[in-house]
Amino acid sequence: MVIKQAVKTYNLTTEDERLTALMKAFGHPARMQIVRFLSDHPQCFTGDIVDVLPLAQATVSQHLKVLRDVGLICGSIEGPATSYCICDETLSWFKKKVSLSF
Amino acid sequence: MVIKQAVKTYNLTTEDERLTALMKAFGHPARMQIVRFLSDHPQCFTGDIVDVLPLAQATVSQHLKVLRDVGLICGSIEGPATSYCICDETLSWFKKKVSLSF
DNA sequence: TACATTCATCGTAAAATTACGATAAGGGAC
DNA sequence: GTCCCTTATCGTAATTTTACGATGAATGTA
Repeated sequence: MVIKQAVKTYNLTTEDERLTALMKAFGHPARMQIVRFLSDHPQCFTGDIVDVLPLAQATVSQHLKVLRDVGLICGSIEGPATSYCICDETLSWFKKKVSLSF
Repeated sequence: MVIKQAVKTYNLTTEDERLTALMKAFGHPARMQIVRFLSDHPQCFTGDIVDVLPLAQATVSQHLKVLRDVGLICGSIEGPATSYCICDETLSWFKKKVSLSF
């Protein structure tokens, strides 16, 4: 027997959808640690992040993608490596939204 | 073949663990909407929240439990019903932490 | 007493996330 | 060219989350 779960649409503004997506991105310890590390070590490489996390390279890369997709970080290719940094606009937007929203 | 996934421990302070848990709680549209609704309608009943969400009562109750468990809301039993309100201390802590952390 | 109302919890199916090894893609060095 | 180095992506297993109907517990009412 196959039972399909209904897809739900919620009544959120576009801004609140973005806020929720950012909250979700922050809501995993590995990603929280990545953002913390990036704020202490701007422009660092993926390998540096892998070194400080108890996770395989592939998993870290996956978490980086989540952070990229919500615009919290951006990576730039430098030779064979990729260096990441926090996207200040997104972070400012997030902080402002949190301070005004609740 | 059975492959066990390793349990990971992350290097976060207790405060950052709490922050991450709160982010995760906010990181679902239904729960975001619940918090929004509660900030507009303090002390409202579970039924009122169920009415504005596109979800079954059991599901809403489950989301309320998530918010309760992180201390974002608290419920008080009033006769046969339960009225909920936002926990201001937690919310203040969260906002302060966000504004200072990133 | 019985019955209705409200809501949390249980059991479970579906969906999404997390994690890893393997692989591929794109440079630099030689 | 070949050989490393770095990192993203693929495939997939394990885990967690989400969602719902059913049930139960607590309260109020007739």
